[in-house]
Amino acid sequence: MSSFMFNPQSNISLREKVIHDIRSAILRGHIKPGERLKESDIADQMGVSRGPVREAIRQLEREGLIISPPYRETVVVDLDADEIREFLIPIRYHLESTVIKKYMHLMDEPFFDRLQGIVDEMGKPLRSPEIYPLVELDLSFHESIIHLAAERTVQTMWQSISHHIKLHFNKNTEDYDRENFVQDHALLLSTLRTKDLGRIQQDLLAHMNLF
Amino acid sequence: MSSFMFNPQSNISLREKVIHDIRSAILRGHIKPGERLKESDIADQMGVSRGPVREAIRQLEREGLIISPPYRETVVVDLDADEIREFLIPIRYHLESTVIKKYMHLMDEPFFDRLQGIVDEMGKPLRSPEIYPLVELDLSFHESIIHLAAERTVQTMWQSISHHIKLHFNKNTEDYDRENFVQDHALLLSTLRTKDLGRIQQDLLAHMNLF
DNA sequence: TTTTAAAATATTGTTAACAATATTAAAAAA
DNA sequence: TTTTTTAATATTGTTAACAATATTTTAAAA
Repeated sequence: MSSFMFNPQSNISLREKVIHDIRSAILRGHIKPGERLKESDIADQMGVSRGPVREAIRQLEREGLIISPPYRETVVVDLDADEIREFLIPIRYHLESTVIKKYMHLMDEPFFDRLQGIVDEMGKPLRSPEIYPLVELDLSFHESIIHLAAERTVQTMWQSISHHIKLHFNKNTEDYDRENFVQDHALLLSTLRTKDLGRIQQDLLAHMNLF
Repeated sequence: MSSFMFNPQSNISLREKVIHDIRSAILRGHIKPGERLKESDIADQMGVSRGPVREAIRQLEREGLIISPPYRETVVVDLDADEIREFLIPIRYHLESTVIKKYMHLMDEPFFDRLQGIVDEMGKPLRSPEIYPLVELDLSFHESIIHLAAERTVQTMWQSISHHIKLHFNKNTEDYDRENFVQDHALLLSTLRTKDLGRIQQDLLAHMNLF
């Protein structure tokens, strides 16, 4: 008998699906920055009660994706592009770079294969008018690296950052290099394979337009 | 008539008070890492229903202070001290340092007076056996600096980080330099007054044991 | 005695009704 | 007409009952 095992089905609660769907709608731009989120409408559309929706709102609020003052309407945040470039991208670089440095030894062939798989995927939807799937693939590439770290703090940090980055790129499409994004990641992958920290950091800085 | 105006009373909802009280209990160590949070008990003790408590839990979950899997018990996180030192403190330095660099020009006398006020406060409870009030003062000193930045992203980031740092110091008291913490901040303040970025960064690195 | 299965209990998830606050519309006053 | 006040409406906040899941206890089987 093979040693294959199924992963246990994680017990997903309603609120988690609600969180996912609202966040996805925000990141896809279906609900635009500044637009309102009425919890009764969301609940009705989803066919659930307001309870889980409210819990989802609380989590997304803390995530920084929505603003929800007491007794006031809930709106999607309008992130300033400069904030992201000045503060968030550098922190993102710092986090990813630190993970790479510490967990370089965990980068084995299966790991590189996974990254290669994502790069392969990147080629497919290239002619899509939507930028959303590209950004998702992009961030999943980098998330694979982040996942080398077992530290809970790192993952919590990454989640906060990555959602904001996604929102940013999906809004500020001019910041996003659609043309070269496949070969950019292919290049990054090949540099990762060298395990030359200096070169990796250099490529990563360039990749994030930090020079 | 004087131009004095009262600040509007912010409309605090029940859940916000609940969030504050639970978080405070965690940071003070009244509820220890690994300990369970039973929402019905909390609700009963606070004399409210479970609704606001659940919303508070969702927000604290996203904050990384508690872990709450579906249908499973909610527990306080047990942060690994090394994670904080390796990942969080450097990010904290990066954030504060960037804010100082960008908003140095906003540091005026009233600002320095405010910091001096906090340093003065620090002298008072020095003989208290609890470390909690010291950590609060410490972080409020640095928060004053962070508040120079208007960027929402910066504040969101800071909140995530600062709560974790507080939890860390309140737990790992050996990491906390009780003896020199007044003069450490007094020194930092005097260096800030020079507005010499290089020196400030140097002092800040030392202050955070990053050398 | 140990292991397994079933029942009982405890806890979290969800819902729908009710309460409090804010917003809008209408009426009154200037 | 414009401003202010008041009433009506809409929306968020809170609650308590009910449903679903997990844990513990008990009983049965090995």
